[in-house]
Amino acid sequence: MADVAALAGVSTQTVSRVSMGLDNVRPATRDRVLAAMAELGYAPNTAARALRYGSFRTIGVIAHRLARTGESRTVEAVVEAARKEGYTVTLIDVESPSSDVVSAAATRLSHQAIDGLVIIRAETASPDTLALPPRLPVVVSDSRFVGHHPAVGADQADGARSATQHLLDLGHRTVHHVAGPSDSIPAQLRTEAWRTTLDAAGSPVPEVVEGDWTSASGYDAGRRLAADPEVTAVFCANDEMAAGVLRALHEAGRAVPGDVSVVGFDDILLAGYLWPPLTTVAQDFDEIGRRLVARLLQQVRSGEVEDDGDTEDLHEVIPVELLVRQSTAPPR
Amino acid sequence: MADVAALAGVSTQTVSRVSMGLDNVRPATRDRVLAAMAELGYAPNTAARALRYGSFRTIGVIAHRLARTGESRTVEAVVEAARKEGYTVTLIDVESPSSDVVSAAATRLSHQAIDGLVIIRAETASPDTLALPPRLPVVVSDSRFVGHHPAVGADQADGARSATQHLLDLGHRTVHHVAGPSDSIPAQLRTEAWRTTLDAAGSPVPEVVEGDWTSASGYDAGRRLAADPEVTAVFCANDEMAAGVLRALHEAGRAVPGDVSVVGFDDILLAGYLWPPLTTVAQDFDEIGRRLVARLLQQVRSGEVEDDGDTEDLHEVIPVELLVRQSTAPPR
DNA sequence: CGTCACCATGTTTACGTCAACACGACGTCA
DNA sequence: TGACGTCGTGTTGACGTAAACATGGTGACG
Repeated sequence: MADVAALAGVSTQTVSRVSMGLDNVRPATRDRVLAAMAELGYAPNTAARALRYGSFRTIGVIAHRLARTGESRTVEAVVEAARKEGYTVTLIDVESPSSDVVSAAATRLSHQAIDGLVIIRAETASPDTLALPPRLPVVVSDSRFVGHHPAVGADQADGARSATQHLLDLGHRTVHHVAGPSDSIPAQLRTEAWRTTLDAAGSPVPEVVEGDWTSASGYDAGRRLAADPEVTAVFCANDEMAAGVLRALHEAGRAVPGDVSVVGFDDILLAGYLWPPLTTVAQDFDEIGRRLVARLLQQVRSGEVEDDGDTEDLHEVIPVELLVRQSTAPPR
Repeated sequence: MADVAALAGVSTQTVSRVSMGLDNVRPATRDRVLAAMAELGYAPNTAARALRYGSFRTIGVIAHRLARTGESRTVEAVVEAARKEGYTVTLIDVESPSSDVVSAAATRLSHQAIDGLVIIRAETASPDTLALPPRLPVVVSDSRFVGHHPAVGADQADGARSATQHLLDLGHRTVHHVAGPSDSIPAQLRTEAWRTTLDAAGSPVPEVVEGDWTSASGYDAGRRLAADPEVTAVFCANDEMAAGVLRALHEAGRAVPGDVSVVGFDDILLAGYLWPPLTTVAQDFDEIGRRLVARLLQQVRSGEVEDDGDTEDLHEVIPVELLVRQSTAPPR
C-alpha cells in the first residue's frame, strides 16, 4: 500500500479510499492510484482488514465423512448460502464424530479465522463433553446438541413414519428395519419412529438389523434379511445401506419389489438410478443449509450466542418428502 | 490479551510467550497466566497473528458441484492432507466451471485469507481468459490449465484404455462409449483413449453418445443404446452415468452382463453396490488430494509460483486401477 | 567480593488497514 | 474583502500479536 501511495504520489489513506470505492477522491487522483495498483499488482491485505474490523466474514463448518451421503449436499448448500451473504466457508472434515475429535476441530477452527461455526451431524459427540470455545456462535444439524445449541434438521421422525406407513398401506404385514449406528441421533430418531408406526398399526415389531450407514453394512444386513422368507418390506435408515440391501436381495434371487419392497432415506443423487429406482425419503438439504447459515449469521450479527435458554424453538425442523419410485409394491 | 496480562500481573509479552508454548517462562508465572486465560476465555486473535506472520495457514479450494462424483472425495482428501500440514481449507463451490465464474471465485478467495489455491476440475475454464490474482500459488486438478499451472490428475488415458481393452479382451467386437460433456478435459481424454484403443485393436469406432456426467443423462444414453441389439459393451465416462445406463438396460430387459457389459469410471462409493456391482476404473482420490496439497505448499513455502516454465514435469499423473466386478462378461 | 553470564520478564516497534481528525485551497456570500 | 463552508488530501492512532531489544536480578567462578 505504501508502494502504491508512493508511486501515485499520494498518501496511503488515499489509496485506502480508492480501494474501498469511496467517492471523495478526485477522478484524476483515483486514476493515478488505480494505475499504480495495477502496475504493482496490489491487493488489500485481508489480515489487516480483518484485524481492523474484527471479522473475517468466514464461517467454519465441521463435517464427518464429507464424501458420503447428505454431508456433501448439506455442505454444498451451506457454502452456497454463505456465499450469498458474502461469507466464505472454512471446512474441517473429522474422521470420527466423537466428542474429543470434534472439540479439537472446533478449537482448531476457532483459532483460525471464523465468525461462527456450523456442526453437521456430530452424531456421537455429547454436548457435555464437548468443549467449544466460549462466545463462538454455533448452529448444529441433527445431533445430540439439539436443545443445547440452535439446530436445524430434517423431520427424521416424520420421514421414518411416512416410509413405514407407506409400506404398511401397501398391505405388508410388517416392516423390517436396517438401522444406522445406535449412537447416532438421526438413526435413533428414525428407528424410534419406525417402531412407533408399527405399534400404532398393531403390526409386530421385528428385530432391528443395525448397520453403520455404509453400503457394505447394508449388504450384510440384506443377506440376513434375504434368507428370511417372512421379510417382505424393509425400511433402511439411508440410501447407501438400501443399495447394499438391494444387491443382497438380487443375489438371493428375491425380486424387488415383487418379493420384497425396499425404502431408503436421503434421496441421494443415485437413488433414482438404482435398480429398481429407490423409493426414499427426500431431505431438503438446500433448505437445511440455508437455514443453518441464516440462524448462524443471526447470532453473528447480533453478537449474541443463543444457548441453553429456550430449548424448544431453538430446534427448527425441515419437512421431508416421501418419493415413491419403483422399489415398493404390495406383497405377493 | 491485555486483560489476561493485567489479571495475571504480567506483561502482554509474557502472555504471548505462554500462548505460544515457549519454555522461557517460570512455571509459577505460566500457571498464573494460564489461569487468567481460562477465566477470561482468552483465545489468540487469528487476524493479528496472520497480520504479524503474513500467512493464514489456509488454502483455498474451488470446486464445481461439490456433491457429485469424485469432487467431494478429492476435497475430502485435500482437507485431510492440509490438516496434516497444519493448514485449514476455505471452500468455494462454483455453479458453473466457466472462466468468468471461476475467476470471480478466485478473486473473492484471494481477497479472503488464503496462502494458495487449489482448483478442482475447472473443466471448461480456459487459462487464457481466467484472471487469477498475481503471485498466488495455484495447483489444479484435471483441467485445461495443465501446462499453465502445476497439475495433479488421475491417468485418464490409461484408465479409459484399460477399461476399453478389458471389454475387448472379453471378446466384444467393439465398445460403445457414453462420454462426458465435450468441453470437459477429462471427458475428452477418456474419449480419446477409448477411440485410440479401439483403433489399435482394429475395432470399429461407434458413434459417441454424449452425456453431462449425471445419471439422468446416462439413462437417456442407455435407452438409446439398449434399443440397438448390436451393442454388447459400453464404457461410461463416469459411474453416475453408468448407473443410468444400467437402469435403462434393466428396463429394456437386456441382461447385464449377459447381453451387455458396462464399465464405469471413478469407483464411487456405491459402485460395488449397484446391480450388478459395477466394473469401473478407480481413481486414487486420496493420493490426488495429497499431491495437490504437497505441490501447493511447496510453492507457498518457497514463495515461488511455478508457471509457464517447464510445462512437462508440472503435470503429475496418478495411476488408476481397473476394478473388475460383475458388470462385465464375454458376449453371448 | 567483583565480574560476568544467564534467565525471566518488560518495553518498544512493526505488521497493513482504515476511522477520526487536521489542514489547506477554493468558492460563496454578505 | 473577510468570514465561513466544502472538498480533497494528509496525519495520527488503534486493532492484537510477536520479534527484537532492554533491564534487572540471581548465581557461578576466579
